[in-house]
Amino acid sequence: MVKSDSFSKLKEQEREARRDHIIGAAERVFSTKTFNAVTVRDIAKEAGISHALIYRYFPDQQSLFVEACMRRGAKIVEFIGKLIDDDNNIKIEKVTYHFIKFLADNDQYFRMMTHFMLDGSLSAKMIERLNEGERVLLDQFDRIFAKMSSGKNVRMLSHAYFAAMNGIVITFRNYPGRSREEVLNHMQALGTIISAKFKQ
Amino acid sequence: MVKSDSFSKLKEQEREARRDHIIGAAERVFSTKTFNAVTVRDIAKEAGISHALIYRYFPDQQSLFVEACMRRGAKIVEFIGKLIDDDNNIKIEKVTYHFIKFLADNDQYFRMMTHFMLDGSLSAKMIERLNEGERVLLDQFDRIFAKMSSGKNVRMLSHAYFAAMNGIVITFRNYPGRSREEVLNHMQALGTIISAKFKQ
DNA sequence: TGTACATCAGTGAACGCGCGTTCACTGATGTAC
DNA sequence: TGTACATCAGTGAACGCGCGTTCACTGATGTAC
Repeated sequence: MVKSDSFSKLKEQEREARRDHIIGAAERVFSTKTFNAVTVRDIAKEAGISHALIYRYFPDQQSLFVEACMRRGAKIVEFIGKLIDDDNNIKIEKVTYHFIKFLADNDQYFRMMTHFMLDGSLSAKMIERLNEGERVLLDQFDRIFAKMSSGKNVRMLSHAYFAAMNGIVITFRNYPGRSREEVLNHMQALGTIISAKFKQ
Repeated sequence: MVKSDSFSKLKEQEREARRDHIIGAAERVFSTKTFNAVTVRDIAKEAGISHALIYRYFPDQQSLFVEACMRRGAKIVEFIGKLIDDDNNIKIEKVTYHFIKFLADNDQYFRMMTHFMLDGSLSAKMIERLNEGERVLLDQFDRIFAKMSSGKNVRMLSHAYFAAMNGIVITFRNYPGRSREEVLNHMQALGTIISAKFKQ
């Protein structure tokens, strides 16, 4: 009984590891292609498996895509969380700088997120999952604004700030005729303007 | 000679009118479906023509899509331009309110624009066309910031403001569990916060 | 230890579909003489 | 006015492709006796 339990638990872990492996492959593929250009076959190839196998781990394509998006999202929350943990007197400019840098460096996550934000065909369950992810990120921003503005509606400030950051990266990531570095600099300059305004 | 000239000009006009008719149909279809779900056949059906005919007026699907996007873009520029013309002492809150309202009411334009912003597969010529459209919109915002902030880098303010507005609409248009009206109210509340910050 | 059976990860081939695009054709209208 | 021809908007059918997903199957491993 005990033996068979731990055995089946081990098997469950192995299955989970394989699932993770597929999600990792998906993340890598998304970093090289537009969201709509990514196919189940691409991901299977990257993972080194038959594309049929993916359907033994995920009910359909959409579930896998959302999963991959969530995993990147968890990373950004962790990253911002640590940033605030490490510096008790952190300035909003610093958070802005790192947030924009993270989004620019993880362009695939950003594109996935935006795609889901715009896509009306997402199942209610998936939308709820993504929104839960958004909420924990907003919680991190709340920590900053709670320190800065006393008593004000902190959550609304987080919403406005988050929206502004998203807008900067979306609007200017395809600035034509500029190098990757120039684009990033421009985004950072806009980030500085916005954070200065959020400071007063 | 003169006769044949005016005749061929007339024919050219007719052709242009038919082209317009197709673009109009495209706009209508985009207002009912996600960008990626729109097909050439959908648009042809809406326009009441065979889908093969579309290729007599546009070299390919992408050109038609960009054209439809541009046309909506021109409308928003005209709208904002008039707003500023009509009120010599216009406040940024008022512009913000109408801009957000316009974007929310013309959701299809917004989704198209965002799609193109994120899409890497667009031809250089098309990117340039879209960017020219963006520039004339930014020119309108410049008019406001030129009055408000003396001597500052007006264009950068327009960029930051434009990005923030885009971000608000993108980030919260799919707020789950909220009605269309509630979503719009939330966007307007965030718009108010942002414009207040741009005022000082 | 050996044997018959169950389980399940994994696969290649195929299905069915809808897409963008092209093609061969029609039919109306204008032109030349 | 009549006739032969050119032009061109418009069409239905078809092509070719790649996609998500399913299916029948294999082969390795574990289990029962």
